[in-house]
Amino acid sequence: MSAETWLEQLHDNGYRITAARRAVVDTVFSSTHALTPSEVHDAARKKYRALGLVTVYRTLEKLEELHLVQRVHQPMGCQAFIAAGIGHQHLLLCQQCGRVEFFEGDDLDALTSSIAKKTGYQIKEHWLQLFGLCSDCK
Amino acid sequence: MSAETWLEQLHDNGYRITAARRAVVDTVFSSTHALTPSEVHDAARKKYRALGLVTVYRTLEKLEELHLVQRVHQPMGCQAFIAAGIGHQHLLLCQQCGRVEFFEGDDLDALTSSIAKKTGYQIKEHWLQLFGLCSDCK
DNA sequence: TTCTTTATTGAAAATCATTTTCAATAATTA
DNA sequence: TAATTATTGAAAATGATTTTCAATAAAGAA
Ligand SMILES: [Mn+2]
Ligand SMILES: [Mn+2]
Ligand SMILES: [Zn+2]
Ligand SMILES: [Zn+2]
Repeated sequence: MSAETWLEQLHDNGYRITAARRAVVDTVFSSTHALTPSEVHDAARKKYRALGLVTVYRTLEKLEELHLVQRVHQPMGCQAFIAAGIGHQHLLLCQQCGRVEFFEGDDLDALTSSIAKKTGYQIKEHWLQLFGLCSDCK
Repeated sequence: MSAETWLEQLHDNGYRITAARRAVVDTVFSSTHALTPSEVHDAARKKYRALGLVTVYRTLEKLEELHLVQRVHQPMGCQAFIAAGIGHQHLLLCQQCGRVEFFEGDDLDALTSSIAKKTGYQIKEHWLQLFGLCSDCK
């Protein structure tokens, strides 16, 4: 899979291929880091100087819609708060009404050591979050 | 654990107990939904009309620092993007340099059905994300 | 209790991120 | 090539968050 594939996919979905989109696609396609719209803008402007930030937002929107990019959540990123769980717990959210529950008892040790071995990372923590419908909403 | 405990903890850490903080604490402590600063403001103003939105931000900041509240990430919340993984994959992020890897092979079926039974939720999807240090950074 | 000190407050202003509007431009296809 | 229409970037509008500041109120000392 190459950056060209992304452009083809855009085209196949009725979107035009432009210099601006090329620059954004090339940038995001090959990045090994999660990039904010502003970071994409800075990087992509090296390839296409006239690129506007608005176009970056609009192109990311389309790439997300086509499932070519995905969002990366980082610790300080979302502004929504709930009373913290006690000890090691994770969240379960209702996709309909927003109700939040905590659960515990996950065991990811086998998984994390296998991933650590495969990737060479030293794994420090994990996030696990479940989504579904609560008893009222389902 | 009660809302009073949170106020005591604030006090024990050198913060003063005020009507504004009481209102925010009472609101967040007892919520079953994740609340944005603005939602906290709306709700808490029913208890303390003069409450300013700025104070909500400042109080949440302190509650987070004391680990009394935690952030809740929701699908559209974070603006940072990366080329999507193919099929069912999850992310591993380097806390030092931001490098992102994908991994697969997690099996959470046993866990999710156990949680479904315990909570009455119908579980539709899960997020799993690992954090650590990449081979260069560790 | 009263006094003193100093953290905390809310309003307003400033900043930063995101979205909308719009006329000019460029990609598509007939 | 010409006509159509999606796309563009600039600028303006909106929305969220942070900073500044003078007034106030909590806490501890007297
Ligand atoms: Mn866990
Ligand atoms: Mn999985
Ligand atoms: Zn997030
Ligand atoms: Zn690293």
